[in-house]
Amino acid sequence: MAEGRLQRELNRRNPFETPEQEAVLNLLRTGDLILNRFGRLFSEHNITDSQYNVLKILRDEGQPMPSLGIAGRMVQVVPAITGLIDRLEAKELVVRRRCVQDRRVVYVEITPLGMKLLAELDQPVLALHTQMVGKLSQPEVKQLSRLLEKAREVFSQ
Amino acid sequence: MAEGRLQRELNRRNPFETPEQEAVLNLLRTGDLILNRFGRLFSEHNITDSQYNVLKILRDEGQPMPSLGIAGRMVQVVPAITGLIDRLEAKELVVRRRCVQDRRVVYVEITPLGMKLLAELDQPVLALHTQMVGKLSQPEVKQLSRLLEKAREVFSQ
DNA sequence: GCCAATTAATTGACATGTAAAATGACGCGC
DNA sequence: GCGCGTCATTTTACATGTCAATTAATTGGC
Repeated sequence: MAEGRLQRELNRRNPFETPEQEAVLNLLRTGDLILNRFGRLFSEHNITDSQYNVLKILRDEGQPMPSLGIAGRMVQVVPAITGLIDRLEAKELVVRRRCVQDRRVVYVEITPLGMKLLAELDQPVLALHTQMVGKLSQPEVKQLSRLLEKAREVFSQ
Repeated sequence: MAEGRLQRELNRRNPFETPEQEAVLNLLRTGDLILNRFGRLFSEHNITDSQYNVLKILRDEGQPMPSLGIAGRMVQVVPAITGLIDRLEAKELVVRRRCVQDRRVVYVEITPLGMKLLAELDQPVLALHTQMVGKLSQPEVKQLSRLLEKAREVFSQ
């Protein structure tokens, strides 16, 4: 039996039991490598992936957002948002403001400094996205998206 | 312009800038959802993904392994291994043994209890792998692996 | 209007992941 | 046979992610 690449990469002794397993592990492994790369890029600017995501969401929204609104657009769970915003606030990339109508709500707003940081990152981030799938042709990139979206349908049932 | 699925899922206001970006975000998002599912399965057995991976590696190897050997087969960085093994040892799923020839080396060995836990998980894990790509046909599953492996070539240069 | 259920956010307890530095052992070269 | 660089592992310091429980504020039903 021919040895797959992932098998070799991880020095696995035994071949994968099924093509499904191989695909899933390939997916996780690739995602991990990509996240790692982005992590390195962001750390050069003293932020993390999650922090970048929060800033990006705020810029996309174009106006202050409540914490839960931000959490809703991220993959993660609510409690993590608090500390994330704490650290962004400490770096003066966002500010918190209590809502007057509903004092339970905290609005988070991106600062000019935050916008400046995002602007600096726009080009490198886009370039990295492109590089990460640079070995694939345009049709292959679209095919990859298609397959991933189709696979993800199991989660929406 | 037609709205993509990922865009809708995350309530994004703006479409993706490029197909490359869309593919990368699709990849990360899908990986995250899958990891989440596995996390839930493992937590029912009181272990985590990483802990499961360590046990799996030890069983694959078939004999005690040094810590660095384990770290080498995982995606992660060395320092994390220590705590991971600490917790597995506390649950009596592995034992540590100092090498007599080279006292710098710590061998980690899976216990019968660890093997038993793995055996219990084999079927559910395989089933979950299959389920995660259950929306894809067999050829699509293989195509997905192929695309991911090809994309990952940028990392080996 | 008043109390219970709900909602927004935060906190606390853990498990991980990353980087950088420290510890303890080995082993080669002179 | 000693010292210095290297190696395996651990420690420390931080940022995250998960869950469960708490606080504060609102709202709906009666």
